Amino acid sequence: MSDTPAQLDRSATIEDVASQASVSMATVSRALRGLPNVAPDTRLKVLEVAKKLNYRADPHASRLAAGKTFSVGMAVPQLGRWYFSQVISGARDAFAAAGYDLLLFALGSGAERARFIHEWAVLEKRVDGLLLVDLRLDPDELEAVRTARTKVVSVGDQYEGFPSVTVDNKAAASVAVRHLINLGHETIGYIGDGPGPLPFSVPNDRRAGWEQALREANLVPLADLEASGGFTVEGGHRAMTQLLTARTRPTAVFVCSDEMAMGAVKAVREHGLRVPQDISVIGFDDHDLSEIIDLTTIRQPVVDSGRVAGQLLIDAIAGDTSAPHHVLPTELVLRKTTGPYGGRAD
Amino acid sequence: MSDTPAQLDRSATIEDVASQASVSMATVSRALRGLPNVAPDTRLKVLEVAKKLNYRADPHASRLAAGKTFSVGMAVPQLGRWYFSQVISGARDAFAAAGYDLLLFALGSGAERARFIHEWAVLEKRVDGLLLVDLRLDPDELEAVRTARTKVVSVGDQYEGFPSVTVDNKAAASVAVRHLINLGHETIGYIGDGPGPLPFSVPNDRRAGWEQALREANLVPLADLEASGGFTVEGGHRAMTQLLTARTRPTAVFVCSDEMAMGAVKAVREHGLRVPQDISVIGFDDHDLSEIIDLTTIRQPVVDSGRVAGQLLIDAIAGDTSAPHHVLPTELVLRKTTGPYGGRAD
DNA sequence: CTGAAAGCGCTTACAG
DNA sequence: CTGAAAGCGCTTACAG
Repeated sequence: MSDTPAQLDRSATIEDVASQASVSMATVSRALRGLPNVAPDTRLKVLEVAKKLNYRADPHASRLAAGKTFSVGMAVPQLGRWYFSQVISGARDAFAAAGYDLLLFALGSGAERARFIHEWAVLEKRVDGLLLVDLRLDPDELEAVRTARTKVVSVGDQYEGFPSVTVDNKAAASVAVRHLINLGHETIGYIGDGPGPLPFSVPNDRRAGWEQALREANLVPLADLEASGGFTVEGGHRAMTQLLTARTRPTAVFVCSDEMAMGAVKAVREHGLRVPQDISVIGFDDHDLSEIIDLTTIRQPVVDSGRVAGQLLIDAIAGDTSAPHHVLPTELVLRKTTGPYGGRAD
Repeated sequence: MSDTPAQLDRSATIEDVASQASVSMATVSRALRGLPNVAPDTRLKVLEVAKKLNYRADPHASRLAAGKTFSVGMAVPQLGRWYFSQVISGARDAFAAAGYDLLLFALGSGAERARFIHEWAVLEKRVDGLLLVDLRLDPDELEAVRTARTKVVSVGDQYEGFPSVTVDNKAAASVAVRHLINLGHETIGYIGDGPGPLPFSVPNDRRAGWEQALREANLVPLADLEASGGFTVEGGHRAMTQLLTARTRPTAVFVCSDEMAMGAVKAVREHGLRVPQDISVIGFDDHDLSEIIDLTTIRQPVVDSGRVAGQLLIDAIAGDTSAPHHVLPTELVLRKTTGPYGGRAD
């Protein structure tokens, strides 16, 4: 009982297993990883000893020797926002099922984003694949990503060269706006995000869908009818307040996310107006709480996006070189924040 | 142009830097990590070459040689739920500021939880520290964790032996219930979670606070007044429906989370009753959307819990051996889902 | 089917 | 202040 306790605590190495099983380390390695060319008896013996010693290969040593990390990275613009937490949740399911660990990156600030791109070289050593969520890539970055050894899958944006998972934002937005048009609305606002420096497709495409639906109905997408909400509850509140005090006040508004839509509904009510009798509001997402608030919205399968993208990444790592673009379905969910133009309470 | 292109793509090793800077690999290693005993000129030269070659030490090789991973792990019961996503967000901030990468684990199912505990030995090789969120540890597990080499910090539960971040759930719940008592309510329900097999303190403590506040006011915590909502929106809805149809119907309910409270409010309304005129509801958390819904609640600093816990873990890894128990403040936030007993609309 | 040896890319005493 | 050498714990050709 001199210095053995420390010994007990120390986890077993492949050498320990090899010596106890009376085989070479090479054989242990092969046996444990299910490689061929190991006699059944030998394999059994190794497995038994490994189990007894609770042996697990040191992941860092494995990576160094073999090049595989059995980890994947995932980068989101921000944690703690509903959409991203759902995508992460779905992706995690796929990774866990495949036995991959998840390294999570949040690229909130420009500095963090720059560092992430800059550290790509280290990243490649840490992960076998990378899931990029709403990370707008400029042409140079795109080229770098395309030629990287690490497999990449994108959620939210579609790029040539690697797989992606998106929804048809333009079409879905058109559906939302046509719903409002069918209710008799002619002055229909839009709350999204200001145009960014990079072609982030999500708000741009939804705005395009809004504009197209209006034009097809011979309505005019006036500048006064647009506001930016930054995809937050407070931003939606602010944006709606702005629309309510503009020269041309809308009778209905299409909002790019449910969280912004909830802020918008509150702004309408604070203004002494009723939803939907005075102003209709339709969101986008189908947030967990949208049903509670009776928010009409465009549902998109957020958790599934993550799950599908995660699986695509696992497939790519496994050697699948196809680069499919999955476009998931959306659906208009009618609830109680939209109603006929000039409609009264039912 | 025969086989050089591949060469270009390959990232630089410490050997490349050493040879270009005309020093040994040992010197490069020391210079880059800011260790003493490097001549200023030498350091400068190494830094320059490293920058030119965009060199980063291979993390796996470093770990293997030095034992540090510069990664931390974080385990939550579930992703995609508001509370956990906020805690993760806060912790991530602390980790990122300290330069640590984050390995994320979700322990949804019992099988995943068991595997997580069982794989502790591998985990210890992958991370320098572990943040455990609402992971109920039984005595054996606790002992294993305490003696582990890896540093551990707990959020939500307090254990002897390592740091933790919690709120005073019992006291906070009492505040909530006394608020209802002060409004004149005498039949006050409780929506929480059924007692689990392990002493998960959060719902137990809140229930204790409910019971204590009632007893202090000479009210009786009838079994009929309790229901389990599983911390989900739908669960809250179901639990409230149960309370509404029980023999003793409460005039006010204390709910253990805002998400459950939102489900509860909806259930009340679907029952043809008004909130708060017929039934008062108070939640717990101060969810992002609670203000939108005008939900009265107990605010707890969720993001801060994560941030503080993350920093405690960083400190512990850095060698801080104190094991402080941080108890963060809570606050009653009065909004519009609670009102006087028998009160009319204002 | 199995083993001895080299090597993955670093860091750490140890000498100087 | 600097370098040569050993070693971290695996995996991978290569022989046999």
